Amino acid sequence: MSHADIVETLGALALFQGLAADSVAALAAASRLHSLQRGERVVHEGEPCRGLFAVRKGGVRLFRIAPDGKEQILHRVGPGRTFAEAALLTMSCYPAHAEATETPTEVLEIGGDVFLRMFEEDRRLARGMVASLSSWLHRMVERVEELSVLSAGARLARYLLDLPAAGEDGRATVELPVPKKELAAYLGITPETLSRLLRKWQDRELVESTRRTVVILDFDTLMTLAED
Amino acid sequence: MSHADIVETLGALALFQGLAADSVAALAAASRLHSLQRGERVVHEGEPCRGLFAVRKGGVRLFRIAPDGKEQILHRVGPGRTFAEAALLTMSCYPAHAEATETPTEVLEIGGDVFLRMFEEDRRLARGMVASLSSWLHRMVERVEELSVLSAGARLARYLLDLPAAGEDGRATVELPVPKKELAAYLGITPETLSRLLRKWQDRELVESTRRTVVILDFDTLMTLAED
DNA sequence: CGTCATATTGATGGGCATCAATATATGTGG
DNA sequence: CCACATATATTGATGCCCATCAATATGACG
Repeated sequence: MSHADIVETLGALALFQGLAADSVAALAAASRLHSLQRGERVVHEGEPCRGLFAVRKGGVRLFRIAPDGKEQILHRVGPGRTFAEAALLTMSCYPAHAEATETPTEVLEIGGDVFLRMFEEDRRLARGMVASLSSWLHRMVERVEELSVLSAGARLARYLLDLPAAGEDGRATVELPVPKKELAAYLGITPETLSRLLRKWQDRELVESTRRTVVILDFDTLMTLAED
Repeated sequence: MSHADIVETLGALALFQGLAADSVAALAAASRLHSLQRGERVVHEGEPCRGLFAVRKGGVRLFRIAPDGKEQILHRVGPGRTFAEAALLTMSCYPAHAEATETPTEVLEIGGDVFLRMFEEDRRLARGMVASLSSWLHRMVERVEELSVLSAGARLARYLLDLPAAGEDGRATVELPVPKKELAAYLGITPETLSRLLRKWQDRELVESTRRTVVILDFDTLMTLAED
């Protein structure tokens, strides 16, 4: 993977919009590419911050582990998105675990020292940071609401409806980006509950579910379910 | 309330640390003080952003209302803290409701136009924004974890242990900042469940609960409960 | 002192987790 | 290419946590 490739990847990130070309080049020079397999860790919670990360390919899930061992997924980060920006600037340690959800996954690690220096010097970067953090904040607010107020079924329905769908005339096919086990963790439910929900909906002819795809048959009813 | 008072209030905010005196004065000139009673709204969800807010006295709760009418409290904002910074910069509308939790509550509204202009000009403000947003993000991440992974009892125990306590030799007295009804909403449980939990713990001689205060008798057991 | 919000307590039920067993994919080496 | 091992997914039985509905008690405040 060439320097030019890295420059291109970085330049496409929302975080670095408006940055001068040589600034991006400087960041690229301070970046390292990690190739990961599903399950490999990017960072561990509590680890000292070395830099921030941008996903190039595959996906990364951010999660925490509760005292009793259960893990809660905070978010899944896809290609073209960054994470750990906030930790780098205001904390000394990463606040959550991060690991690849697919094979292969490619992650760019952007050196914290260069980034921090540039943050001081370039106003554009400050703008990008604010935009990026706001976006994260907004997503977390959504999650708080979902997890506390909505039922398991409503959360699943929302999730399915938010997924990019293919197909027409009332038969939208959505591809699950992760195995169902992991989807359940993201939704804050057990795999069993997820399975039962899909089965129940299939019996009511709202959806058709196979291993990795879900076909939405009855859009309207599903939208009702999404509202609890 | 004098201009000097407003300047002093603004200068003490984390968001404006490091700002030049005349910048703070300019912000103060663009600020208006609202005096509110418990239950009065500061902003409504979906309303166009006019400015950001700083709490001077009392408290404000930020919350959303689910399709079925239930409300989830995102956070309670106390004196010396700001809210709606993120909305102002990156969105056109407020993403949640805000209302006073106490009588009297005093809130400073800082004009969005002046703030935005200053954000462009003053690097210090960008720094403050990033710090502030990071702090919000971190709190929301904590909430996601708590709401999804922890039981009602664990959430309550955590909350009590995090509260500033007075008193010695194994008898820590904590003052509830809000009525129990509201505390329950914040914890994502019903008032009935809250009441039952406290009663059960009182029977086990872990705490003593009165209207607005809780005395923690058995610190260790409570910490165990806080871990589910 | 009466009125209203807040708080407690009880009875009941449902949603979802847990435990356990089986089925179906996925991948590996012979 | 198939048999085996492992991870993922389904399905059932059971139970608990917590919400809901309902009634009463208690405090706050004019």
